[in-house]
Amino acid sequence: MVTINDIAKLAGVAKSTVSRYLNGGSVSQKTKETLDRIIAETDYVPNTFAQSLKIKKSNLVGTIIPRLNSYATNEILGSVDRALKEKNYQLLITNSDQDMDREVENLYALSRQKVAGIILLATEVTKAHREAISKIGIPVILLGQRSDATYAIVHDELDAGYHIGKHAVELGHKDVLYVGVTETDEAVGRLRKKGVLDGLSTSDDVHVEEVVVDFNYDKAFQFLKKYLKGSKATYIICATDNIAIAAYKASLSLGKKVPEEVSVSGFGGYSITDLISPSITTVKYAYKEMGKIAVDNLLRIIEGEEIPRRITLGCEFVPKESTIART
Amino acid sequence: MVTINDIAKLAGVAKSTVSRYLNGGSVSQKTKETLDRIIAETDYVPNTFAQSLKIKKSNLVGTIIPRLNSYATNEILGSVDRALKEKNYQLLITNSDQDMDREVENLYALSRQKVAGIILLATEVTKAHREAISKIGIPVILLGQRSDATYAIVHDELDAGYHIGKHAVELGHKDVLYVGVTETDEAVGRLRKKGVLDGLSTSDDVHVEEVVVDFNYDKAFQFLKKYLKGSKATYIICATDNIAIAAYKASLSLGKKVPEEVSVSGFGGYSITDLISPSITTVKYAYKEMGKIAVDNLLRIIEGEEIPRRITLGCEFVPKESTIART
DNA sequence: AAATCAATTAGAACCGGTTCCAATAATCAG
DNA sequence: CTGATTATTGGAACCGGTTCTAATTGATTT
Repeated sequence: MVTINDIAKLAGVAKSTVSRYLNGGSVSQKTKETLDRIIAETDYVPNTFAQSLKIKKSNLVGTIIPRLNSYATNEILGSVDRALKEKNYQLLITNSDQDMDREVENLYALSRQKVAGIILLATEVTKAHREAISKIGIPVILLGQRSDATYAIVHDELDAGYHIGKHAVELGHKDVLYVGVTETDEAVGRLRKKGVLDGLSTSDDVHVEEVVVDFNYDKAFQFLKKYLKGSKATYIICATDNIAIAAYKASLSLGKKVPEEVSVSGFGGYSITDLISPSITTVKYAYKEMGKIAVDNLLRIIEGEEIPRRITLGCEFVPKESTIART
Repeated sequence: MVTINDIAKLAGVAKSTVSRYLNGGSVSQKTKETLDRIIAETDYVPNTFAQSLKIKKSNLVGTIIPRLNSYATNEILGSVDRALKEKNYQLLITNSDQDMDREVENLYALSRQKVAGIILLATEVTKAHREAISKIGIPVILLGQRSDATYAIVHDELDAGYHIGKHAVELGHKDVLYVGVTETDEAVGRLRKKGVLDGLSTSDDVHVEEVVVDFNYDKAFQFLKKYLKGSKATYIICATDNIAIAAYKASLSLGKKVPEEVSVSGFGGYSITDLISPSITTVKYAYKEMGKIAVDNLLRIIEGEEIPRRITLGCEFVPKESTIART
C-alpha cells in the first residue's frame, strides 16, 4: 500500500506539501506537475482511516431503516444512495427490524463509526431516541415522522388521508371500515387516520368502524380473514398498500368481490398496486424526492448551513380500479 | 469524546495497559477492576479509525448489489445483515445500478474503505472484475454466479430449470415460449435456460420459441405486449418472477386468460407470486440461506480458514394456479 | 543591490489507538 | 533471605494522514 510518505519521498518534498496539494492548498506549478505524475503512476489513494482520525469525521452517511423488504424503504434508500454517490459519500445501512430499541442502538453504533450524518426512518420517536440524538452530536434527519428532537421531512398525511376519505364519500359509501395501525406511529397511525376521518366527515351519514392491524402482510391478512366475516362495510380504507392487498385477498377468500361488493384502497403508491387486478386505489407519496431532499439537507447541515426544521412533501391521489361507487 | 488517554490518566496507568485490558492481554486483577469501573463511568468506546489505522482492517463488510428494489436482493441483504450483526460487523451497501463498470468501481471503492470482505452480487464476471478482485487483495464471495476468480455460492439453476421444463411437459403443452435474459448472465441467462430446455426435451414433440427480454419489469412488459400477439404458445416459461408477472399482465391486456388459455411460470419465489391471482408457479430459491452462508464463509476466510470454492444451493419447485394442463 | 512582501515549503505536533521491548513488581525455589 | 522466574506495566515507536508555525525562496519595489 503506497502512503503519503512514499509519495513525498518520490517527489522529493515534505508530506505536508503532498497533503496540501491533495487538499487544494498553495503549491507551485512545478511541484504540482511532479505530484500529478507520481500520484498517477502509483495510483495512490489516501487512507480514509488516517484522514478520518484527524478530521474526526468520515465520508459515511448512516441510515436506520425498519426493514429492507419494503417498497417505501427501497425507494427512499435508492434515491439516498444515488444522491450520496454524487457527493462522494458512502451509504451505511443499518436495519432495525422494526424494533425501537434497535433503532436507538443503531444511533449509537453509527456514531461510533463517526458517520457524518444519519438518516432515520423511525416509526416512533421515544425519549430514548431523543436522548441518543442529542448525545451523539451528529446531525440526524428524521424521515416520515415529525419530532422536535431534530430535523424532519414528512409526507402530508392529513392531506393524503383527506383525499381518500373524501373519495369514499363521493362514491356514496355509507359503511366504511378503516383498517389502521397503532397510534404510537404518529404519522401513519394518528395523522393519516385523522385525515381520513376528516375526509369522511364531509358527509354526515357515514358510519365508520375502526380496527388496528400489524404492518406485516401476513398478520394483517390473518386478522382480516376473520374480521371481515362480520363486517358489512362497502369500502375498506387501509392505512398502507400492503394492508390493502391483505384486505383484498381476505375479501376474496370470503367470496366478496373487489370492487363489485367492496371497495378497497391503500396508501403509499407501491408498484404492486398496479400489478394486481383490480389495481388498487392509493395515494402516491414522493419517496424518491424525500430521499434526495434528505441527502441535500443533511449535507447542508454538515456544512454548517441552516435548513428548515420541518419539510412537508405533497402527495398524489391515484384512483384506480379497486374503488367504485356504492351499488 | 473520551479517549484511551483519558482513561489511562483517570486510572493512573499507561495507555498501553488500557489497550491490553481492552484486548484481553495480561492485566492484574486490581487494575482490571479499576478499568472496569472507569470505562463504565465514562462510557468510553475506542475510536474505530484509530484502531483500523493500525490494524489496517475495519469491521465493515461491503456488498455490491445490482439494485435495491429487488426481492432477491432484499432477502439476501436482510439475512446478510442479520448474520453480520451477530458477529459485530457492519454492513456497507453499494449499489451498482446494474452497471458492470460500477460494480468494478465499487470493488475499488470498498477496498479503499478497507472493508474486511466483500459480498458481490454480479450478473457477469468480466476480466475487469477478475482484475479488481485480485488487485484489491480482499476476500470476495460471489453470489449467484460462478467464476474461478473467487469463491462462489450459487443456486442450482440447471435443476430449477429442469423442474419447470418437465412441469410444462407433464401438463401436456406442445407450444412453449421461453422468455429469457441475455446469455452474458451465465446463471440466469445460460444455465437456467439450459435446465429448462433439458426438462422440455423429456418429450420429443415440444416446440420451443425463445426470446430475450430485459430484467426490468416495464421493459419486459412493453416488449411482451407486442410479441405475444403473434405467439401461439400455451405455456410461457419466464426466466424470473418479475418477467412472469409482465407476461401475465401482457397476456391479460391481449385478452388471453391466464391460466385458461395460457400458462405462465417464473423463477425466484418472490412473495408477489402469491399476492396476485392467479398465483404464479415458480421455483423458490434459498435466498436467506445464501446470505447466511455467505457471511459465515466470508468471516471464515477472513480468519484465514479454508472454505470450498463453490457451494451450490438447492431449490424448491412450487406449482401454483398459473399453470394448468393444456386443454 | 538592498529591503520588503508574498508565495511556497519543511518540520513538528497531533489524531487515538496497538504493539514491542525493557523495566519493575510479585512469586517461588533453594 | 537471595537469586531466578514470571506476571504486569510503562514508554516509545508506529499507523498515515492534517495542520500550524517558522523558514526559505522568489518576486517586487525603490
